[in-house]
Amino acid sequence: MNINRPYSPCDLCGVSELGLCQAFDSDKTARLDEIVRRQELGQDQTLFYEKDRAGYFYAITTGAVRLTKMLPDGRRQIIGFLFPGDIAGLDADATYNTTAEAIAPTHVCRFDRHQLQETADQIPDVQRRLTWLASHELALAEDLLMVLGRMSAQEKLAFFLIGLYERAARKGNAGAPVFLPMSRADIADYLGLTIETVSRTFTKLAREGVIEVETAHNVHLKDLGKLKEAAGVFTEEA
Amino acid sequence: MNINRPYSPCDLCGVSELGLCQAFDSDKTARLDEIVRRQELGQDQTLFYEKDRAGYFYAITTGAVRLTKMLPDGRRQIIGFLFPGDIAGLDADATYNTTAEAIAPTHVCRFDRHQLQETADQIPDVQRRLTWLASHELALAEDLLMVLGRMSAQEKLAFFLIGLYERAARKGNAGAPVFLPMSRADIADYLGLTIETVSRTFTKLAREGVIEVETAHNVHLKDLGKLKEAAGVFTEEA
DNA sequence: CGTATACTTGAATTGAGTCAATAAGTGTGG
DNA sequence: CCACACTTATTGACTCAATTCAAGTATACG
Repeated sequence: MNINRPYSPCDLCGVSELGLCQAFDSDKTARLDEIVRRQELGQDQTLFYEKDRAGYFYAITTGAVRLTKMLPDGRRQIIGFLFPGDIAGLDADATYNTTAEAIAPTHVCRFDRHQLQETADQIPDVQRRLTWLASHELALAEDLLMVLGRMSAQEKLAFFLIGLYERAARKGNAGAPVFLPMSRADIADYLGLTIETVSRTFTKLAREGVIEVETAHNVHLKDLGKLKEAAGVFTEEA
Repeated sequence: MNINRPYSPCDLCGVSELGLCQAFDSDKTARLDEIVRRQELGQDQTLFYEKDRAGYFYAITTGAVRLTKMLPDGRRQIIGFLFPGDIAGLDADATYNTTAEAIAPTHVCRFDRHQLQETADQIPDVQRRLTWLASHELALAEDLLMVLGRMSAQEKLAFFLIGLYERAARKGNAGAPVFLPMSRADIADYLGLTIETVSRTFTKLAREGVIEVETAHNVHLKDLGKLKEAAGVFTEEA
């Protein structure tokens, strides 16, 4: 066990049953302690850049991260938002395929890819878990492809809100207002829209009584049925 | 070794250096022979349906496959096209996340997921390869997200043609016309457009001298530079 | 408390979609 | 081998959802 470890050990980590660490039962956790390094990020700090040499995986423990891609002329697409338990860097081969930035104060666990690979070669569960995580991310990306390619602005926003809601519900905050840590610009770049269209669509859904925009970052889903209908009954997400 | 094996053994397979089998050096190939089953598909035959229980991975050896998702009202999004060496089913957890259909006469190698998992538990290279394949698919899906979310019709089609061209070039058919085995409807559903817009955009690119549409399924890329420019110099694809 | 930033709203524009007609392939049977 | 039917692709005219441009208004933070 590493006594220079700056935070709490892995077996006390609040997200250990998620993410990468799910693969370790408690007697294997020591192994993890040896290779993990904690890191803290302020809002808008960058974890890594697209095309940088990919040296690490990062497990988010608190906060939120956005994964983005950019075109040379500045157009941006957000690939996904990561929350505690999620892993950044699963799409990387030699280099990262996206840029990862904190959208709130964030803590991450950093794993050296080579060290993790050595561990994975010895513990099949770990490699298996990596495959599962990548598969899962792939399924989510495919769901978003359908949204971007074939849905209207209203359907896109409904999909987005339901996704955040279901994630919150899985963590036990079912009735509460949905908290949106990201800006309208982030939502727009995630859904392939402009900030103006996002804003108008929020207003439209509110006028129809489907949602209530308490503040720009807190939205009540008043009529989940109608919202799911608006999303084309496309209810899978995670 | 299974003497009832209907086709050539794995070590004679033309795509063994790709796909799943790359993980097996020749003395391990026998292991593969034991669990693989070959399957043949006619045009438009379905390999599996979205939401079916996911029992198998499929490695494409000849032909081409499209992966699709559908909304209840019939809107369709094509997630990707698979060619020899590619694997279908990497995005599946309990159930498949897409439907897989042959767009040409196609041969596949079928792997039972449980059997393959047992093999992978014993041979770390195999599990490692599965992770790599899923990561790679994820990176491709993310590239397509940028295309669907932020590119114009012309940029989308340029991206598509460059992708097919580079794939063909990697197989050694560099100068030849790009062969498009899929219909205009498939291209439209891949790029989030309508067939009319796809058709008009082909015509426009041809008028500008960037491409030459020999037949609907054979296109010469006359000016690869201009085409890449039209695609926003977004040149990665595989 | 003031000022920069983020968000909303309105009016005009436009790129892609829809609807509709024509043309070009593809295959089948006489 | 050709004529017919059917499917697939192209082209044209019009429409519309979302963008762009342009103010305004709210929010947050130093």
